[in-house]
Order: sequence, then structure tokens, then C-alpha cells
Amino acid sequence: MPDRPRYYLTTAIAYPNNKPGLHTLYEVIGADVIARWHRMKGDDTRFLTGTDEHSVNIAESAAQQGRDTREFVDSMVKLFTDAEDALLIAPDRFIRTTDPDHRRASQEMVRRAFANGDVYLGKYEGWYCPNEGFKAPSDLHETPDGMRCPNHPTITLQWLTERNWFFRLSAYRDRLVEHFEANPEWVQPEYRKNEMLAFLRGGLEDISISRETFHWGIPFPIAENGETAQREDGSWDPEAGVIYVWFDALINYITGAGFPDDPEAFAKWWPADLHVIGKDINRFHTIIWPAMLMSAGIALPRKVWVHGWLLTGGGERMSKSRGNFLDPQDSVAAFGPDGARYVTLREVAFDRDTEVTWDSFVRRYNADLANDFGNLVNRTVTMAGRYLGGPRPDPRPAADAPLAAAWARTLAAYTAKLDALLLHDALAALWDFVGEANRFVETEQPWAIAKAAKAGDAGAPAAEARLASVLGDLVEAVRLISLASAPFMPSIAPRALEQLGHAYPYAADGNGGPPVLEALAWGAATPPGAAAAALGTATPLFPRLDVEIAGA
RNA sequence: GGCUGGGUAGCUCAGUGGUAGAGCAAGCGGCUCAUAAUCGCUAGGUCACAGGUUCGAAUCCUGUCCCAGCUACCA
Repeated sequence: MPDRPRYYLTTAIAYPNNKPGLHTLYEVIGADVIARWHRMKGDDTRFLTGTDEHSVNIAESAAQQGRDTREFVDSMVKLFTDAEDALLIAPDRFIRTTDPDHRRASQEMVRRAFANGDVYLGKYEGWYCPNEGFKAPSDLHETPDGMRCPNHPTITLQWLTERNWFFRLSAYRDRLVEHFEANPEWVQPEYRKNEMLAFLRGGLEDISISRETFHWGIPFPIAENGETAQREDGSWDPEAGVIYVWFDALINYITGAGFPDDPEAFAKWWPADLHVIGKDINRFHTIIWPAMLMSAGIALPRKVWVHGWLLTGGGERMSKSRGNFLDPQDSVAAFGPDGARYVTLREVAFDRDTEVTWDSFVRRYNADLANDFGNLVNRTVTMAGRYLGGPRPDPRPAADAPLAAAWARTLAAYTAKLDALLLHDALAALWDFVGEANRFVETEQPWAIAKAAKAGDAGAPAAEARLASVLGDLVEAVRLISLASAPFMPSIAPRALEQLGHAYPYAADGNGGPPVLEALAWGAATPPGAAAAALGTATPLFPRLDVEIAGA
């Protein structure tokens, strides 16, 4: 399939210093939905998530627990992969910055920048908080007793000097501004782009890209004399230090595309179509990262999407250090994997911060999934089975079906919102149609038509035909909703379709099957002349939750 | 401090000059296929505050208050 579009997207890689919260998995769930949508559309899709495992903090955490660093990160990373599995996240690769190919990619990027004259030896000087590391002067207070860090006001700061390799970021300011201006949608939402443009206007300083005071990292590949730091036996000279963790972390996106080991794969997958990131790391992704790529002569990613944060009911940021976050495993236990994905992405706007509470999730679950959608599936399958016997009724042609016109509008809105990455709005658009279908039932009152069909009088044959039409339309409406929601609820969609007597033609990760936009046309699954399949058994998909019990 | 986004019904939000909207939550009624479900109706707001422009302002202007973000090397 040479004409098949390819789509490569990534999330930020997570820092595995603790078990992951829902606020961390939020972006991964959202990216997974986007990946599944592209797979179902028929795009050759590659979706990358992973973990960022270097940094002095990781090494210290391991040391405090008396554990080997590698063994420590392995155990932490498992918490992440377990949580992703529980949420039905299906990456094509889960990358770890401790992977061997990532070491090669990172060292190659340093070599390229060096060869291009963008890496030089210098000194890093600054105020150093023993509890937190180097601090920017703007974050500090000047007191009569010297400079103080606001987070640790009792500790005297030290002025430290460290020999470092620097990356000539300053040289890229103009080219970055040009790129921002030539590609107005490359950072979204708009106000996030403007923040970075304002930053660029202030000019750029070079950044240090090596550390020599600890060794948990990727060996810096260049020695002080500019020669390779690799020794005859293949080992790396510890005197050369390690690559600064941020420099190495960003490179995961090209490692995951095949750089540098597999030029063919890299040519296929790079540049990435989309980086999904949190607002706190915007600058790294839209200023430092593109400059690194420019220096290495590599194309820039096409789009960076900056999402907001989950806030607590009081408006506080959820974070592991504050301990005020929701546990993804609790969420899966209460709502099921599909319900957890749905309520998270429906309650939290993908383009800004949103306050969420456990109660808001429970209310959303009950209202949208148990009452509106789940009950719609249940009443549809029950009525079709009871009134028509076994076979699945076919829908009327689109021109004769009132719901078909409404569906066309819904599908247009749904796909437009998905393509704009406004995932919460996409779900809202789709759920408008859930309401249409429920109102259709009230308007048509199939139970009344069924009564007329059984009356045995002159009107009975017409009533029988009408009953099949109405229920056929309804089954079709539910098929379309179920299929369209599959990127959000990948394990519910097959179960819903089974009850409706339809096959689910996609693999567990959304690959295979027909282009979903074709399958989402009214009547697409029931071509004229096809044999009618049998309905399945009505089984509730989303058991209603008691708010008191669920909140306990 | 500067710049940016926001402050609209109990909750989450839509609404950029023309008689205040949606969903959820609440109350009432209908229906019975369904997960005490669903459908309809009702109630609920001095649109942060104070001035101004205008025939008319949530919407434009000025000022004030509050919340969040950006203002470079924790990741």
C-alpha cells in the first residue's frame, strides 16, 4: 500500500521517580486515542511513549534505598507499563532512555552538533541549592545573609563552577523565529506559541549539555581534546562525563523512529507528525529541541501540542510531590479501562487546565456512559430481540432515515474536532447524537408499534414493517456510535457491536479493518442483499455506580 | 514588575454590540423497551467590581480586585 499515509506521534517520556498518577497518564491516554484514530483511518501509524530514566535524582533515589540504579528504574518503569496496560494504551514502542539504541542516537547527536561547531567547552557557574540543584537567579531571594532558595530558605546557597560542554543555542534564535513565523500552527494552542515567541524575542543563551559530577547517564562521546572518548576496549572514559539528561531525553523521539541505526525506518517515520507534551516542558520542545535538530541537519517535527494540567477541586496542580493526584488503577477499578479513558478525556479539556474531582468523574460516568450510552445499547438490543425475534434488523436507506441526516452532521463535527485535537469537544459532539438516538426511541415508541403489529387487524402488516425500520435505524445508530467511540473506548466497541450482531473488524490496537470513515457511513455494514446476522444478548456495558460507594 | 489566558446558573463550560445559553446536579410531569433508565417541563445568574462609549455592552474603552501561565538549565 504505497499511498497509505503514515502518522508518527509521541508523548513526552515520563520521569519514573514514583508511581504514575492519572495526571501523568492523561497525555498518554489522549495520544493513544489519536493513534488509534489514525490506525482505524488506515494510516500507517507509529505511536511512541516511554520513560526518561537518567538524572542525578534517579541515581540518588536508588542509592537512598540501597538499590542498584538499573534495578531501581526497572522496578519503577514496570509501574508505568502496568498502568498503561491497565488503560489499554497501545504504543508501537515503549522507549526507555536506558535502551542501547538510544545511547547510540544521543551520542551521534552530540557528535553531529560538535562537528557542526555548536559544541564547545565552557564553565557553568551559578547558585546551587544542595537540595535542588542549580537555580536561576530569578528564582532566588537576596537576603542580608546571602542568596536563598524560596523552597529551602534556611539553606545557604553555594556559588558553584562546573566544567561543562555547551550547546550554541544562541546561534539558532533567528532561524527559530523564522520557523515559528513560517509555520504558524507548529505549536498549539496559539497562546502557547506566543509564550515561546516572547521568550525568543528576549534572546537565547547557550545551554550546558554535559555533567561530570555523576555517572548515571549516557557517556559523553567526546573527550576534552576533541577526540572520541571511547577507549580501545569499547568502554567510555568517565572523565568525559555524561550527557545532560534533557539533551538525551529529547532525542528519544528520533531514536524511536530508527535514528541512527536504521536509516530506512528513519526516512519513513521522521519528521514526527505530532509531539504531545505538557505545558511545563514547552520550551524544551519548541526551542531547544528544534535547535538540536537544526544543528544535526534533521527535519523538525510538524506539530507540538501543549496540553494543560489536571487540577484538584481547589484549583491546585495535581502532582506526585503534592500527593493530591488520582490513581489510574483506582480509576480503572471503578470505571473499567474504557470508562476511565472516557471520563478523563471528557472531563479534562485537551487544550487547557481543568479542575477535576473523583465525584465529577463518577457523575460523568453515570450520566454519559451508564445512563445515556450504555442504556441506549441495552434498550436497543432488548427491543430488537424481543419484538423481532433473532435476526438483526437492517436500517432504512439514508435518504429515508431521520437519524441518518443527524448522523452526517455529527460525524462531520466529530472528525473535525478530532483532527483539531480537541478531544473533549469531539466526545461532546458524538454524545449529542447519543441524545438524538434516545429521543428517537421516545418519538417512535417501538413498544406501541409492536402492540399494533400483534393486533392481527388490517394495520398489523404495516406496523410490522415500520417496527423493523425503526429498530433497524436504531441498531445502525448504535453501531455508528460504538464504532466512532472505539479510539476512546477500544474494548467496549467490540462488545457493543457483538450485542448488535455486527462484527468488529479491527485488531486490539486499532490496526487492520476497513478505513473507518467508510465504515462510519450510514448503512455501510449492511449492504443490500447481505444475509441478516443474529443479534447478541443484551448485557449492560457500564454498570451504574452509586456515588457514595464509588467515592468511598 | 512586564506580558498572556481566565473570572457567566450549585458544578463544568459555550456565548466578542441587539431581549442571558448548554450539559450535569435539583424539583414536577409523562412513558415503560431499558442499568430507579429515558423523554418533556420548571426553577436557578446585579455575566468579578466601578466608571465610560453607544439607541443598545457579558461582548468595545479605562481603572480596580482575584486565579493561572510565561519571564532559561529540578526533570
